[in-house]
Amino acid sequence: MSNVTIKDIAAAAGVSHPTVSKVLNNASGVSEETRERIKRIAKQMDYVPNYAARNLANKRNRSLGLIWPDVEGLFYYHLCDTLHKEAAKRRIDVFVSMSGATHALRNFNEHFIDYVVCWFSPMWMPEDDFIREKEHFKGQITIIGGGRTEGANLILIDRSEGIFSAMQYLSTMGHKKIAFVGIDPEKIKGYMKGVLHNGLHFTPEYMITAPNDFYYGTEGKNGLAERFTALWRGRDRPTALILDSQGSAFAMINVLSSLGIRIPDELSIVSYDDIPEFSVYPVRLDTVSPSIHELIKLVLDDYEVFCQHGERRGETLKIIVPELIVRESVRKLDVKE
Amino acid sequence: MSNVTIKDIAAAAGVSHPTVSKVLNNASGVSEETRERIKRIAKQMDYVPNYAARNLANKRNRSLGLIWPDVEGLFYYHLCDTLHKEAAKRRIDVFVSMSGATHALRNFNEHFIDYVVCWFSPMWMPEDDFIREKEHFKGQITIIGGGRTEGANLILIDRSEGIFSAMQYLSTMGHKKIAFVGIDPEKIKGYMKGVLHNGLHFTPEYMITAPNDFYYGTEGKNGLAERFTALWRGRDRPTALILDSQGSAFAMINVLSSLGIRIPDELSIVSYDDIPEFSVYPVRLDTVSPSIHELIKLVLDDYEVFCQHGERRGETLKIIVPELIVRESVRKLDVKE
DNA sequence: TTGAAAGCGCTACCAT
DNA sequence: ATGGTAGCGCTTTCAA
Repeated sequence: MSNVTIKDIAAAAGVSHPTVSKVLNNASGVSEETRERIKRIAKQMDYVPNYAARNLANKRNRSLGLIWPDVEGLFYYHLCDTLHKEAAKRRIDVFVSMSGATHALRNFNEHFIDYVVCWFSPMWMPEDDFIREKEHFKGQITIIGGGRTEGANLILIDRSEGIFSAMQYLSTMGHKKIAFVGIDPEKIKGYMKGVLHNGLHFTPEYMITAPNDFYYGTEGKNGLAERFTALWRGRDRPTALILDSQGSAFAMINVLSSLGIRIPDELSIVSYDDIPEFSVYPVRLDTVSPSIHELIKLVLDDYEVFCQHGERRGETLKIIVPELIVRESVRKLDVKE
Repeated sequence: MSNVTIKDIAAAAGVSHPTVSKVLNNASGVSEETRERIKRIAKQMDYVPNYAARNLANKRNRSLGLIWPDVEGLFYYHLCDTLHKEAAKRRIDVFVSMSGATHALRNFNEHFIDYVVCWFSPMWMPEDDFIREKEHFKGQITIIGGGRTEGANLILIDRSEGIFSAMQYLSTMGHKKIAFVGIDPEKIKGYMKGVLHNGLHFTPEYMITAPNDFYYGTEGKNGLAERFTALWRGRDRPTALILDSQGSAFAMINVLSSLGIRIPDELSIVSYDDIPEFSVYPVRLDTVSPSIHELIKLVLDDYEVFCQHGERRGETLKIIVPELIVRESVRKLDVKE
């Protein structure tokens, strides 16, 4: 059966329902003895709190909503998965919505979720409806990834610096001819900085800026294959490759395998965004990536802060620098090479 | 600003709040004139209903929860994505939980989600806690995939028949030596039925029953590679391959590419579970798969039925037979081959 | 057609 | 330490 209320418990325990409420909320003002008794009875009766009532009476309920970004990819999947697991440890409920930012926020709003996390790129501009929805939302919003809107807390990612550190690493390993596959302007910036800073060889062909859809789109994919093949067959064959995302990584690995290129013997690779798949499939890829655990810890810690202080702050929680993870897709070049 | 209540609207319209309530719920008993006026004012004041209050007073809220299955894989991702999009068209809110069935159900319960969809294999047994949670849940539960529990509606999938139809197709295309990679007993049954029914060649080596973790687990993956390589180098080289899941497909495509096997020239392939990735990566795979759109439509239609009738029914909504999708990974064999 | 009143389950405030 | 009471915003019933 359901529908056990605090009044039922109160009756069973021979106390009043406010007393039960206090016990269930760990509030002070109840003797240790009755406290224990009430707790026992509540458990016995399999009491489940009614969030609607609790909410009507203005209480938080330790819940967090995640707005799934409008990007395909395993990185978010793992982010999401980790968030669920870590949040569970802290007894925070989490819900995911893939309905688009505005719609998702509205849903969360209606269902009493009190903290919302989303992932937006720096290019993101909130639509008017989103702003309107945000006015109604009484909880906290935290944006990861560079997007911003008034009142939201921010977790920024220095992608440029991340790619730059990958370039430094490759340079340290003796690579002078490094190509880049991707489209993110920040990452391109990090790549160029690496080229300049280390005085590396560079030709325009080294920057393969494939269109955004080359992960699934066949045309883009072919364009990628053709461009890379031309580069590989040309005089300026690179010894290393930076892949700016999981999408480019999957696409390129196919291209490389169809060309029969061995990694890292013939070509070294560093990819952006670390996902478990990269550590087994098909070579153990070196990556540079924001740490999912760090990201999640930041969010969850901020959730607690929010629960303590309650009001919106609109501050930058941290600027995360993607970390290099060395595995076995980069080879050290001999001096003479 | 927030916090516009029906009382505010009532005041502004010079009526009582129950009248406003009726209008907002499209209930009868209000003159057309005041109805229009109230609607206008509500919109003007940017009224947002308070679900907590509405819920306390026992009302549904057109929301649906999806329990993410305890399986990695893109198929569920696309299922989930499609569900969001289709549900949005019908103005149903959807939330996803990846916290495990019991925990997820509890969360949905607390947040007044009134219909829950989950995906469980026939082997699934509800834990006691799940049953307990189910008692509390006043909405409808629908299980896809073969799992069952009292009161839940069921959408079954005849995987065996699906694989069998793949076998029929391959047989029609002239294949007599067909191997199988996977572990699902139902699918193995479909495979064996196909072998027997068509009098195909068979040796135990044709059934590569790799352990469940061979998608990500390195050991399993190697085992798979070794077993398949042995088969390929042996006297009984198959001309076609059935892959029983996305996991085996990804793993095998790697193995095949490292062996330099061309598809479909040297080997034809049919895989189970259709996902967009299969249509481009790296060859356009033929698949046999339950239709995501059919699945979603069944669920959403049943949601409406539930909203009409309200009580739990515990019936089987449909037995879905996976459909064959022909692309270009199967070659027609000459008679002499 | 309309509105007054009760009540959903809970928390907060203020007496006791 | 305890409990009576009010009230959160809404729907529902019933009387006017």
